[in-house]
Amino acid sequence: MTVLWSDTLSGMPPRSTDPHLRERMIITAARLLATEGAVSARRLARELGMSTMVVYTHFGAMDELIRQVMRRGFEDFGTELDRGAVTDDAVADWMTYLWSYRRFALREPHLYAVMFGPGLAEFRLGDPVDLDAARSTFVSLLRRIHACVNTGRWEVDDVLTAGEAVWSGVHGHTTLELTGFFDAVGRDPVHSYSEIHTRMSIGFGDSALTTARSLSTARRRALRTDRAEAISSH
Amino acid sequence: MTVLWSDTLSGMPPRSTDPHLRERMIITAARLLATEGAVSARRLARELGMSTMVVYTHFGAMDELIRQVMRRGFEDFGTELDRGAVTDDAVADWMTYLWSYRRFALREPHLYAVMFGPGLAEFRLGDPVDLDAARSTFVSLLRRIHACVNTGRWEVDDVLTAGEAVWSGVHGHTTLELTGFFDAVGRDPVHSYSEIHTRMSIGFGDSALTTARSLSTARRRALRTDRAEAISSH
DNA sequence: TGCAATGCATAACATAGTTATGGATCGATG
DNA sequence: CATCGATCCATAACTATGTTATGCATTGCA
Repeated sequence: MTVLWSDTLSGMPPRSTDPHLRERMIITAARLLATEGAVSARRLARELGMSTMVVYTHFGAMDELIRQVMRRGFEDFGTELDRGAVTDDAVADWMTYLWSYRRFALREPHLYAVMFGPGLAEFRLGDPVDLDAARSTFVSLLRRIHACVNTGRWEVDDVLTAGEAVWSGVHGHTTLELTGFFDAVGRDPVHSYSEIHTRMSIGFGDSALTTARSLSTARRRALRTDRAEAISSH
Repeated sequence: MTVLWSDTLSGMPPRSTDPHLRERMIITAARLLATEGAVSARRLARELGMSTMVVYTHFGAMDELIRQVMRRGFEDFGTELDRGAVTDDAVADWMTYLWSYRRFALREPHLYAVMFGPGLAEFRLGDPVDLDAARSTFVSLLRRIHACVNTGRWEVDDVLTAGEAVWSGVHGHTTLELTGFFDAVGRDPVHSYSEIHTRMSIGFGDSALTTARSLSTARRRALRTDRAEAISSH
């Protein structure tokens, strides 16, 4: 009977316990997720030149590894979302946040799917570090909503509920765009995404005119950031 | 060397080629998806008292079977969505549609995940039957938006874009609710779902007062339907 | 220096989807 | 009515997934 398993290594290479192995595993897993759309224990082990056991000695199971990738994802997501400056036009700042949201999701589609997929609820119930990482991105949204209220453009008594409504809209549009829906039916996702911003802003009390102006401002900012990013990544 | 496979049947039972086998497979798969949250070729075969080969002779692969389940799902979804009557209050009718949307998703969470998950784009690009099944549910939404415009409550020039914006909101909220997010953070999904309706309706041009009245009407209708359904399912 | 703990490779098990093969039945055709 | 081709499906096996049991080698501590 011949052995069929091929996920082993030849001989025993010289071992040199790497203290940064956990770190490397998380980063490598994130890279594989981004470039290949999936991470398996064997694929990761092959990439690291090790056996699949490293996953279980360091993380217990694949779930935990993915959760670590999620945590990094939320950290990056947070910095991306907070990059937008605070200006006089609070509604434009809010919209800039939403365009940054979309930019991150389109740049890291598989990471976004992991972050906001079925594992989200479980993730948030985990250790406080994870909960804070995820919640900070939401708090960042609430801050921008609050600014819109403070400057008198919006009239919202329950900012938290408003944030959930906004998040639902952008998250829904993002997932639809990531599944390729708009491509499939030949529709423009930028147009419908703008529509969400516009109707919500008016629904929160802003005038149609000023909302349109803020949309133009935010769109201009987003395009500038998109271009800068396209250049920086060659 | 002992045989390890256990997904076979004992002996050869009397065969009697069932002309409705395809139908039974689709229905059984839908049931397993609803009750167990997943369908595997082996699980389905065991349920049918057959081997896994039936999947491949009748559908070629599991993907195609799931696609058939999706098609049925869209048909049921369509009838559920169209159940709401057309009344004088077009905005309330539109909201009733949205509450029906949520009701279906909560009743059939796994089916909803399959219908609007990663397979959606591929599904819609398939045969025209599938495309129509899925699109009819969206057209049903557009009709209700159009009614709101016709009665003068809303001012929307591009109904299609408005429909995409609304759909993004309800889809996003639905997926967040299905992942258990609102439960995890102790928030009320009905409240935030209502917020989406309210802000969107006002954003489309309706007054805050009439929108609030329509929301009450739609909510009352939805609760009545929920109760009726709870009774009918014992 | 000895020893316990840790880390990792080997091998194997379970569960996925899928396929190659062959036998049994069904239907059409001479 | 007989035969033959097509169809349907059971058996068995292959690949890929996550995961676990086992043992060895190294490491860190006493």
